[in-house]
Amino acid sequence: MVNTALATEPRLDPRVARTQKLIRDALKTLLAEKNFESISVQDIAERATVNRATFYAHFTDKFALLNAIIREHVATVLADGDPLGQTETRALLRAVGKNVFAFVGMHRTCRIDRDFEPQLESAIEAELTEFLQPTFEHCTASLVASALVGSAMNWRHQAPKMDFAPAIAKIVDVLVDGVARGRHPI
Amino acid sequence: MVNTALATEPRLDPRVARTQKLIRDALKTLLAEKNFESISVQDIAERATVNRATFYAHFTDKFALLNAIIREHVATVLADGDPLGQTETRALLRAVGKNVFAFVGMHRTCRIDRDFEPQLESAIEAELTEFLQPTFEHCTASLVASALVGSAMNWRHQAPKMDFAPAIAKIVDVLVDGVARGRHPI
DNA sequence: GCGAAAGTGTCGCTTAGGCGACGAGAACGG
DNA sequence: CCGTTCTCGTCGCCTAAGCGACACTTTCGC
Repeated sequence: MVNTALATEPRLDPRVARTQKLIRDALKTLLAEKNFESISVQDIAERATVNRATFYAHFTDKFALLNAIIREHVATVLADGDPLGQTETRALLRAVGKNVFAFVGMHRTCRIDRDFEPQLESAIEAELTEFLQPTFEHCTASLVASALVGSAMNWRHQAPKMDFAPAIAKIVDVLVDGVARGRHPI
Repeated sequence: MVNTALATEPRLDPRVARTQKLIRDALKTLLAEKNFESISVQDIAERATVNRATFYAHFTDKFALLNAIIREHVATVLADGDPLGQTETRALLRAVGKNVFAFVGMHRTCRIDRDFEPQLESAIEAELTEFLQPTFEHCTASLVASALVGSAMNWRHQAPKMDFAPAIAKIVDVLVDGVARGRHPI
C-alpha cells in the first residue's frame, strides 16, 4: 500500500508548513480587527511571529496571501455535502451552484469587500475550476466555473435578499440543455 | 529612556521563543488527554510540530519541561492580588501563603500526581524563593518558601478538605518574629 | 526466554528562518 | 517645497530547526 500523498507532495518541510499556517492565521485574525488595506506586511509578519523577509519567501505580497486564504476557504465550502457525489449532471450542478452562492452570500459582510471583488471572483473561479476537474474536462470545468461564479456575483449585487434556488435552476438548465432555449425569437 | 528588558534579556531569538512555546503548549494539551508518564518525548515533539532533536536542544527531558511549565504556572498564581504589595509582614505572608495553598490545592485532581510530587514541591519552592527575593534576603526567602510549601503539601495530604486559613495563620505566627529581622526596609 | 517494537539521547549534515541593511517609493507635515 | 517617516521588496551572513542514523535501554507479546 503506497501513500498517495507522498506521490503528489514531494515532501513538505514541517517548518514551511508551520510558517505558512502562522502567516495565514495572522491575517485571519487581523482581518477581524481592521480592514485589509490598512494591514501592512509588517503587521502580518509581527502577528505571525515571523520575520518580514520570511513572509516574502512564501508569498509575493499580501494580496497573494489573501488569495490563498480565500481559496482555502472556498475549497472547504465547495466540498460541503459532497456535490460531486451526484451521478446526475443536473443534480450535480445544482448542488455545486448552491455552495457557490452560499459562499458568495456569506462574504457580503466581510471586511475585505470594496475593490477586492475582482480578486475574490477570480479566486473562486480558479478554485472551482480545479474542484470540477475530476468530473469535467478542463475546458468545460472552466466554463461552468465562470458561469456559476459570475452569476453568483451578479445575484449578490442585484438581489442578494432573494432566494437563489430559482436562479441556480435556470443557470443549470442553460448549461445542460444549451443556450438555444434562452435565445430570443427571431 | 532605556528598555530594562533589553538589559536583563541579552536578546532571545524569536524562533527559540516560538519553539519553546510550542513545546510547552503541546505538553499542556497532552496532559489534558492522558497522564504524564504515558506521554513520550516523541508525542510532545509531534504535537508541537517540532523535531524530537529540537526538543532535546531546549529541555534535557520531559521532566525538565514539566518543571518549567509548573514554575510558569506557579509564578502567575503567586502574583495573584499582588501579595508583595502588603507593607505589614504578617499580612504579606498570609497573602503569599493563601496563594501557595490555593495552587497546591488546585493540583489535587491533576493528572500529574503520584510520584511526581517531589518535583512538584521543589518546583514550587524554587519559584516561590525567587518570588520572595525582592522582599527578603535570599536565605530568608528560601526558608519561608520551604516552610510554606512544605506545610501546604502536608495540609494537602492530611486534611485537604479543611479550610486552610487557620493553618496559614499559625504558620505565619511562627515565622514572623524570626523572619521580620531579615526583611528589607520598607 | 527471546525477538520485535518502541523510546531515549546524541551527532553531523542540510535547509529554513532571523537579522540588519539597502535603495526606492509613498505619505505626511512643517 | 523638502525633510521626516513609513512601507516595500531584496540581499548576504549567521543561527536554529529538520533529518536520518546511531547505539542503547525499556517494554511487550508470544
